[in-house]
Amino acid sequence: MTPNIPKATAKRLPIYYRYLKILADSGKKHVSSTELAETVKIDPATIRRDFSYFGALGKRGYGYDVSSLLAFFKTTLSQDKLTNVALIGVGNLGQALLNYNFHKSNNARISAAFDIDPQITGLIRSGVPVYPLEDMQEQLRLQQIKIAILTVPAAVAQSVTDELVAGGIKGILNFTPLRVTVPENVRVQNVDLTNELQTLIYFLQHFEHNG
Amino acid sequence: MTPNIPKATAKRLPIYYRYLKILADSGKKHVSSTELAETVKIDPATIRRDFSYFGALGKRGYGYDVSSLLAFFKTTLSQDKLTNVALIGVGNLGQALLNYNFHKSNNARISAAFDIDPQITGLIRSGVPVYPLEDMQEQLRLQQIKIAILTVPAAVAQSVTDELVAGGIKGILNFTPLRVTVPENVRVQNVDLTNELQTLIYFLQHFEHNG
DNA sequence: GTGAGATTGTGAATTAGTTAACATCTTTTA
DNA sequence: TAAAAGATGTTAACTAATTCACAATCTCAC
Repeated sequence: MTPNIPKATAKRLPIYYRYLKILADSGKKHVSSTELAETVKIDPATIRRDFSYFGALGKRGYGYDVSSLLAFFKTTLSQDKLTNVALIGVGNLGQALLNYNFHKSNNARISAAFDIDPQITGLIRSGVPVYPLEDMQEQLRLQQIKIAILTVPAAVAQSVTDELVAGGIKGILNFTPLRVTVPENVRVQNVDLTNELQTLIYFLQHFEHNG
Repeated sequence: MTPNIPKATAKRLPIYYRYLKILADSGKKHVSSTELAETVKIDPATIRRDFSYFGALGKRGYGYDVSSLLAFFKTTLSQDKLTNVALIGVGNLGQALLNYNFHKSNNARISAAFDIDPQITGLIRSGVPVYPLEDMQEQLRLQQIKIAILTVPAAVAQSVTDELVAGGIKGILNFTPLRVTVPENVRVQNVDLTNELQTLIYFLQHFEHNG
């Protein structure tokens, strides 16, 4: 297993991966940190340092070989195998994520969805079966799903989270505005659209020039 | 105007604001940093430091007065006035954001949407008029909109961004996977769902215990 | 081959962010 | 009124992240 990478670096890996795919598609053979820096908007020294955590991936005077770097990140980001993910709460946002189809640009897919609304449970939405919430723990275990996308109303966020944990979930992509409580070995990644918008507004008001 | 706040602090302000609203609604009169820390999952010392950038907002031995702190953040986050926002690209995700209705928990609303598809331009979707993309610059100026949510296909992300900038946009909430190029005085906040998911998968694989 | 030019990988310096620790002030209770 | 308890604001210590700057190494044109 890879050595302990700084968190900040880990968050940038998917960006590198995506851009390497684009470069590979465009037929580029090699790329320098400076060149990559311009497209991903990250300082070249930071890119070199990030890459160097994984060993010497480049060649002096030449740069990084696109296809081998791509292959490296593919395995590092587990993109060489399919990851199944559950979606909890098929409302506005949930439905949009079902359509969004991560699978296109990402080797992950929503393979099961859950909701309380009996109008939609039992149906297939955007190619994904929708189960009733009561069956959640059972299905999660059965399908061995370890990651859940949480798009339920805030009021039930914590109780559903508790069930997810009981069902063996290890990672939660939390779209609710609440900071849910989980055991230490479960990771929560918060995606809060209202927050992002407010932060943007704040920066515009208070950091007039760049930031 | 407020002094220069660390970026990390600025990103936490919306979280504080949201939780203060919840506390106020539940009738709480005052709150200590320790108590708040538990609900928002941020170290109490960090909370005190964050608040202290804005001056002495609390009282020793008592904590922070919920309603006055709430009022303070309300103005600081420009939540005391309505902010109009444009949505560019009424696809899956765009439509979901229209329904999402920021307005409920946030004094911002999407007041105009834009798309190329003649099937939907001219219509009102989820209460918001959809204009053809050709009219974008004109409408942005007319309605004095400074913030845009970008939910267009990646292929046109940069060209649409250039138009947004030409139309006077100062902040972009970018849902496309591309890192768009903008002038220095324009701020881009990237929200990349695929990234978030990949990062989560990476952390689960490589940081078995918490992180 | 050889030398000019390119570009990495990384110590060292710097900057940013977090946390500990505590003097200081406020509240409360008796 | 005095003393105990509570909780801030902030200095100082620490940890994390970024960036500089350059020796080491490679490429490629001739």
